Amino acid sequence: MELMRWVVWGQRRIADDWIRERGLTHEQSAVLAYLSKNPDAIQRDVARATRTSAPGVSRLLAGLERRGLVERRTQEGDTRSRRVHVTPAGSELIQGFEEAMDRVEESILAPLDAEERARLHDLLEQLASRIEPPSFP
Amino acid sequence: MELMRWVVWGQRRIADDWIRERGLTHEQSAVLAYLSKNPDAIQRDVARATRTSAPGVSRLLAGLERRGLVERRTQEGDTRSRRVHVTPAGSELIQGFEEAMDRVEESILAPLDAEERARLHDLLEQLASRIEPPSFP
DNA sequence: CCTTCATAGTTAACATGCTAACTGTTGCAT
DNA sequence: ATGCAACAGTTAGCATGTTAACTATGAAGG
Repeated sequence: MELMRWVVWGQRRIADDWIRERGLTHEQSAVLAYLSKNPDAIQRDVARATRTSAPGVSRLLAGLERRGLVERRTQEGDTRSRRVHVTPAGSELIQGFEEAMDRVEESILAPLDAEERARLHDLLEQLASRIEPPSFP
Repeated sequence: MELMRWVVWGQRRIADDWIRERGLTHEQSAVLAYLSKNPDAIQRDVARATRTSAPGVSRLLAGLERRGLVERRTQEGDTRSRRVHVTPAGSELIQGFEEAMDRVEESILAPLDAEERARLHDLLEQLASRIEPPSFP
């Protein structure tokens, strides 16, 4: 497990290159990317997707909104929830994120050939399948 | 990689049971355990071992010292560094940490037999061996 | 209609990770 | 000896993860 933490830590370090260049953090870029792929998400969806808490999402989005990267609008039907939209500026900033992260992953997995990667994926799948998803109270 | 993050996250969740019962955090318990095994460590050593920054260690140890779990003493020869000692209270509190973490790891790895665990370890080793350790400026 | 519960979001408080800037020492080279 | 680089810690500031407590709205029951 220590090895796994080490690899995850290393991946984070490498991904920093792309992320910090844009004045973002890992969490901000992950949320922006998620919102780009899920345009009509409400904040609760973001919390679920990122496995974080509602207050964390609220604060993070407040920061992104201050920088004009997202907009939050309370919708007609249910004024409890707020739909989050990525602004053009935010969309432009997060452009290429997926591809950059794919390159990071590729650089991490470089020592393994296709067969080994499949084997690793299979083993991790067995472990991950027994991890319970976060229970949202 | 997302699978790996998922598994690491799940391990953290499970370890919470043991750690929170003692009023500690993951970081505090990890540092206490490290100091128990390395009684003459200076703060820089802790930073290296935990792959965190010097300011983070300084602040964390200040908190542990406030609670009487560790003591920091500037030593004779070199007054720049401070040797950190775990107090009896801290030692008592962290008692059984390694075994508890072993049980957590076992619960995570439960789906795999010995051969599969060895294979997973081998694959992760190949990835981890290419991760550069943090460069301490 | 009104009470009650569930949902969505926020604010506050604490611990952490990070960088930048700072203080104090040590050691080496000139 | 002196001056400068390297080293160990600290403080400050920002962003994040977490829990607890709060507001506000919607839904369901009597």
